[in-house]
Amino acid sequence: MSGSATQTVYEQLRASLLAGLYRPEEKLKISELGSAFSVSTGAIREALARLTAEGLVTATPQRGFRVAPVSVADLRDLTDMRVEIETKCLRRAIANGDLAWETTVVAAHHRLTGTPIAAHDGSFSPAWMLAHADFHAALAQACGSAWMMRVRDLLFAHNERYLDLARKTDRGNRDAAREHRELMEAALARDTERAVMLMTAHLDKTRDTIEAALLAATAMNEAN
Amino acid sequence: MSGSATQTVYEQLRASLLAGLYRPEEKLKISELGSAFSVSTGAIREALARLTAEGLVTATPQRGFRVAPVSVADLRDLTDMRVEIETKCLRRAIANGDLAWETTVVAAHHRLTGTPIAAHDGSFSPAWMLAHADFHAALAQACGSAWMMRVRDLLFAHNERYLDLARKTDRGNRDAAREHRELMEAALARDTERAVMLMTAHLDKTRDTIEAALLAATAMNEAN
DNA sequence: TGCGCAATTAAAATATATTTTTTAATAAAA
DNA sequence: TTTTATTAAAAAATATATTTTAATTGCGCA
Repeated sequence: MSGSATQTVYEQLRASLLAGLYRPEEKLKISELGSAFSVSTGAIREALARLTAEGLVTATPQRGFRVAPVSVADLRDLTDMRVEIETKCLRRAIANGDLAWETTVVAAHHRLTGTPIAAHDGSFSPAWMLAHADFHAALAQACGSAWMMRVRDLLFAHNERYLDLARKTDRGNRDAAREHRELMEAALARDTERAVMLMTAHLDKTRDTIEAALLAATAMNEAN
Repeated sequence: MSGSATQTVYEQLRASLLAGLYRPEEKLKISELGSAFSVSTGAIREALARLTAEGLVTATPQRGFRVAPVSVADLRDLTDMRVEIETKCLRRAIANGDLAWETTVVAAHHRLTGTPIAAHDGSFSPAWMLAHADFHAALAQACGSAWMMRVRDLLFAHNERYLDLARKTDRGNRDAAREHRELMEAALARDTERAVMLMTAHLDKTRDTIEAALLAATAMNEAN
């Protein structure tokens, strides 16, 4: 498919990172990854270099690569920024969006609705994560700014890394489906202020849920 | 100096890119760069991979790397985004900034004032570019958000690439020094609205100047 | 028994070599 | 003259080998 090996490694590694397959601050050994993906170390290094620039992994000279750390402080900061950007995108999308935009939003929402949220092990299913990402991207798309989308995508990706952590404590006591539906309805009704309000609430609620999970996990680690 | 060769190459290549040493869309040949820096191709590829993630170069599988293209549309989009982020940073910096912040701003401004703007060949002098970048960074620093600074830095870097293009048509008919001084004064006086206004005007003016230069360059190319 | 130091191991960083793919150049056919 | 094959050159991608650096272990000694 995607011709080059380094490209494939990059994509797969990124997906694994976002899916929380590796723990934060875990060491990413070049040769281990090399044999796991059965490619040369050069390809791995190249993929890790790109992920470093994205902030998903950290590089320390002479000491290799690690999964980027997570923290409550970072999550809060990230969410603040996300609220700023996502609402700005949303405002502009509602102002600019045409029928094609409405159509992709409706389609993405329908797919999201029809995708089971949980995998067998209790985490988010990869299919749902993808549908969820596509839905939010579809909403923002019509903002008409490549840079805004670029920044939005970066922030969204980082948030996905936190999302898995939330699943454990978020046992159905949150009606995410309803939030998404209301968000879509407000956007399609061109009710800008309501849509912005719902988006802000959605992101803040996500942050709170994740934060609770993070603190619980920290407390558990300290108990050991 | 900075331990690893790949790190050095990355930094130098990035600086050259921002200084406009390579033309947009110019091919970046791995082995050429390798011999130029006298390092292995692996180090070059790694540096280029990071720059790709930053958007300063583009990578096409099986076909190598190129300097990222420039366009009027991108410049406008970039500036819009920059106005959003820079003013947001500025507002928060003015609200949060303490004496230490004021001090670094004053220091950065003094250095900027004392640095000759032009190099012998008429382009911006590297020292001025650095002082200029530091001044704007100093202003924003006290915003207290790592993510906001991260995005700001990314956008600023991309703008630097355009800046060189402007120099040719910007023969002293712009009083950048005054703009910077007024900006600093408003910030230190905690006059938020005036500072935001000045920042917006500063960035918009920069865009207009660059845009004129870009269009002139395009017209010249078409004549050939 | 605890501590510092040398020897060993592991892993990262770098260089070189090989393979594969693309680009270009040239020649043959319409 | 234009188009299409064929081939040669260049460059990218990948793999392997070497060097350098950091971490670990075991040993002597206080």
